Amino acid sequence: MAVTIKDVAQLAGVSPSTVSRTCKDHPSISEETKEKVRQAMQKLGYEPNFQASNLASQNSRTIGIVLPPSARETYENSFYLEAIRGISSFCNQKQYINTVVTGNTEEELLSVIKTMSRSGQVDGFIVLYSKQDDIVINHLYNEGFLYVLIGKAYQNINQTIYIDNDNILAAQEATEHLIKQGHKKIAYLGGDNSLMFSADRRAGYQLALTMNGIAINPDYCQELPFKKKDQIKAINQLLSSDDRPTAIVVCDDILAFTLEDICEELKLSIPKDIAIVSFNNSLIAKLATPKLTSIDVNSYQLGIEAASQMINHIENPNLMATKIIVPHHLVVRESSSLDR
Amino acid sequence: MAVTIKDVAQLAGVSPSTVSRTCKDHPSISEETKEKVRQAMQKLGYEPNFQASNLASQNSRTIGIVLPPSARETYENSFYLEAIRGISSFCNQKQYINTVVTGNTEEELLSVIKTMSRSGQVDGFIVLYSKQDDIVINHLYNEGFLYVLIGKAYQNINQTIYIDNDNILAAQEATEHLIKQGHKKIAYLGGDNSLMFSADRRAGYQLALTMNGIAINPDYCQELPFKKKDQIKAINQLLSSDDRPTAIVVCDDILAFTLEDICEELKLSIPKDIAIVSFNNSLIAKLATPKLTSIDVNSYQLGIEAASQMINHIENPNLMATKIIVPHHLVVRESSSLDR
DNA sequence: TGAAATTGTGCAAACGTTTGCGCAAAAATG
DNA sequence: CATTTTTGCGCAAACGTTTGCACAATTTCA
Repeated sequence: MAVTIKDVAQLAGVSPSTVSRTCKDHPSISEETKEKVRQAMQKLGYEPNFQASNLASQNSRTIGIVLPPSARETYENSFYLEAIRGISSFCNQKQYINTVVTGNTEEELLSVIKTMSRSGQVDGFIVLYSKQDDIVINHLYNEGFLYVLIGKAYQNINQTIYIDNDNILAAQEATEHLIKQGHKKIAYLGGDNSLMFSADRRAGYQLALTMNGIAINPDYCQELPFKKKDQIKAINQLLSSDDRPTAIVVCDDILAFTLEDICEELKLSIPKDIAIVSFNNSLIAKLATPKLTSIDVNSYQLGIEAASQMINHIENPNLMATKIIVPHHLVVRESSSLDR
Repeated sequence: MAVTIKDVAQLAGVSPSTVSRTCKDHPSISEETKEKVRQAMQKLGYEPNFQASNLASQNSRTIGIVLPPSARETYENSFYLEAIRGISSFCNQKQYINTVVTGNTEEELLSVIKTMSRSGQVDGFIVLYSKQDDIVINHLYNEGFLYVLIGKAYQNINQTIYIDNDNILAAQEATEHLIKQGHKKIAYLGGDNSLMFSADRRAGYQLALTMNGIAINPDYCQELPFKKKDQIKAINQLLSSDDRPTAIVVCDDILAFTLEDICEELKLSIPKDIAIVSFNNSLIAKLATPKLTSIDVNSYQLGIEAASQMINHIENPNLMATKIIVPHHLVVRESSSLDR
């Protein structure tokens, strides 16, 4: 049997409560006694029992991490693992634990989340996506259960805690980067616009055009379908049109990679005929030929900040909802720049 | 305050113990009573308190997931997220939770693992890698703490539980696939051989050659350095030698991708001049040009099986150590086959 | 029909903490 | 020096389960 608070108390010649208070550095224990207790703890290799401590203080010191319900493809994006690593790393430091929640459908997720919250398995959830009309997010909101979004909230914006990049600004910068290279015919390829990041990036793209006096061409602004085949078809169509764009902002490296492939097939040279800027700065951006200019969104730090906010709100329940903006930066590579 | 076992007991007109036993479907409670209790639980939306239950039954229903201590690049491999998803999914079903442990160095990992095990935060660890002389694995072994390896154990093989692919067989099949295409000059590019999977794949490669009467050329069998620059140098050297191989087995898709790049630079056509087979069947294999023939190792299922074994051993502590071999399969694509 | 075995349920003591409250002893105050 | 205040610590009751044991009620058996 592991060493308990009583063993320490006995060795130090104090009561269990004193030991407990020493652990939390409670001010009403004299430094002298604390030292005595600490030595006893050290000697016995004492570590407070997590379950007992949680039961007594009515919390779980556990954070749920919700992956988007989705097909396998999505997860190839290294964004998720990096965010998880960030969260874990912060949790490890703060003596919290975290648990990944995953499911194929929203319903599956929801049911796991319901039992987790009811049984007190977690103190809150970090949701690794933000999407309109998502039943999971809606449920958490309606129940008043603590959650943090990675991505921008789409409703109840002032009441929800979220960590995000400034995707509008990022896309704006990406677009302006292309404009500076002399491009005027710039397209945007996005994914499902009910996902907040995709919608925001589109908005930033449009903003940049407007601010630079470039008219928005609706044909240039595409919400690509989910299936890869249909994506390829749509891209092919865009690139074969008479009024072909000379530069494209793409919402994701993986998609940009596919785009590069199509360009090659169509004998369009990158960046000469088509310049590309994309998002995430994942390994794929570095491996692609030509290498992709990409906006790094600091997914690891998104995770860190999310965990930090979460723990902050767990420990101070009446804190107001905060929004955190994590910086991004443009990494210029071959796909957008002739002079490099 | 959430609904407790006492509330249910009161509503059902029984004692708390009866409710508890009903939850576990204890045989000594009559079906009649159970039904009554179940209705009460239903009505109140009761969910047993996780912390209290764990404290009373002296476990944590929590599994630690240990990521390899490493630089960022490693994690781009979708293997890890898939394994985590597998573990999570199984845990979610079984009402277990899981917590990711990550750190930049072995020491950092070790310290987190030590406090986690001492404080009873976890019942066991699933280690997502297997490496020789790893201080984390050694610590777990020496302390007699429950752990499951994903990858082959390198020592105390009969006392450790591990989940693995048959990497020897897989590499053998990969190599034989190349031999069947008429190749005789086949090279192997591996990573750090202290990582079990890399060593095994090399062994399988050599076995296939031997069994097919092909002499092993030491120059063909390379353990590539960690830094990308050095990797490129080594590969360039291999491909520029007078006695250039005509086919290569590569231990990882990412590395194979780099290899493709170098081939293109050297104007070597794939698969005509160089055929390639690699491992993991990640998105990158499908996106590469030409698409990579790759061995799918079923990382999601590796996770599932690991979690399953873990829970099995938590609940039956005197079970013997099992080894689980998860099937792989060769996915043939353009990089190895002219006739497709 | 009475004793023994079986069945179904409840009592109460754990599990290892946290924390409000009480109470000595020490320090400060007049 | 008596009184009040402060300081430092311990007592004991929670927290919500699980589970060994006791025991009444029922069934089985001789």
